[in-house]
Amino acid sequence: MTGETRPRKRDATATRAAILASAREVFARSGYDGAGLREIAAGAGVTAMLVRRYFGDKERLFAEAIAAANSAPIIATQSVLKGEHPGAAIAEALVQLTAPGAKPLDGFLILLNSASSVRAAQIGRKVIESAPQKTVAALLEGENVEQRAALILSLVAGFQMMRQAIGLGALADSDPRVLEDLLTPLFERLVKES
Amino acid sequence: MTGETRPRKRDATATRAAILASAREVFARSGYDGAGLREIAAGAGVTAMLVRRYFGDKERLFAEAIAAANSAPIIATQSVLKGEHPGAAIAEALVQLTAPGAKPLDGFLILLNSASSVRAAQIGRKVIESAPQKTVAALLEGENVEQRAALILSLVAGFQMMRQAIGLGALADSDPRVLEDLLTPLFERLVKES
DNA sequence: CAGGAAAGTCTACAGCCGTAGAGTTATAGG
DNA sequence: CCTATAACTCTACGGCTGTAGACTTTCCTG
Repeated sequence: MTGETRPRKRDATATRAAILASAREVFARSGYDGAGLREIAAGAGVTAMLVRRYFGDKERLFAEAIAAANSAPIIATQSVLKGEHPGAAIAEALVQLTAPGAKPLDGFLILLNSASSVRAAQIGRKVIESAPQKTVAALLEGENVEQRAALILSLVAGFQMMRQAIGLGALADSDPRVLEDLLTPLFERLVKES
Repeated sequence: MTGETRPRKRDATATRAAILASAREVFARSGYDGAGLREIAAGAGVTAMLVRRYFGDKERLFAEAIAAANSAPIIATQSVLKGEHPGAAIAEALVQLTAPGAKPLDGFLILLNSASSVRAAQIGRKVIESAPQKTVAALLEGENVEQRAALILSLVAGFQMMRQAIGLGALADSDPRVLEDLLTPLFERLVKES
């Protein structure tokens, strides 16, 4: 699904990147347990054994996929939090990125869909504590920055799950403006020191 | 794990209830795909074939388990929302029910851990829209009640995922009072008309 | 242009899954 | 006490999973 149809010349780094991209997509859609190595491989136009060859085992691949998936959104979060009205900016970005037809925000979606797998949850906890939470917390001021950062991520993840994974009608079919207006004061409250 | 060790007399309704209880537990822990019929059966001191005999197929069992799991928390939610300070009451209940050692709130946990399974997500959406969201929405006043109800559920689910399923340190190891104080204004804002 | 290393594939193996129907055992009613 | 019926189990199938090592093809270098 990554678009490559021609056989692609033998290029280790490009193949590796293609596998990683496919892994992010499949893990985001099906979760850790639901994703099959053969399916990921097919998405990159490759066999499952090559995946093993590049990433060792499934856990290793998952850890890399989740790390890669989280790097991009974090950069966005960073710039958003530095603005004038961070709460509104987060709300707008979140509503826009989780729009029904939009390409899933794989960063959290991977974690979210993999929470039921014990191994995946452990890996996910380490990744999320070392990257997104830390980054958000660094931009907050006042007391309980870690807890507030964790709650921001909780709201983002919960909203994303209900809107994208579950597809709750009240969130998926509503006017985005309404959702933004409801979310803004919540984020605002968490960003500003309590 | 439901405690029954003796063979239990042949009692169809009791056996059915035992299977359902085991199903809630296993689905909550492992999600739809991760849960095995044999594991659920073993938890009820029974074979997998009997599960099939009582509930038809896995989808049917899942639908019943999720419906049963949601009925209890909804009743609690109802009484909580009728009180004087509903936001604080929800926050307190949520923090208490998701405490690290506590028995999981299987209602949302089942959905949450099963979101990656397409079939489970569809079943889950129907169940959640027909029961919890509807119930919460019915207790709200003002505009956008459906959206606000959905956001309440999103925050509850996200918090639960980050605290119980992922085990984020900032939420799992913090003073419950701090978490309650941070969550209260968020719920308060969603409960009262915007 | 040849050779060797790197890139990629083939076949296979246990182990689990949901499903299926035939077979067995305990319980209740006459 | 005996029997009919409901409750329950046994064995098995096909399909999927992650993993494994041996094999083949392509490309770069000398």
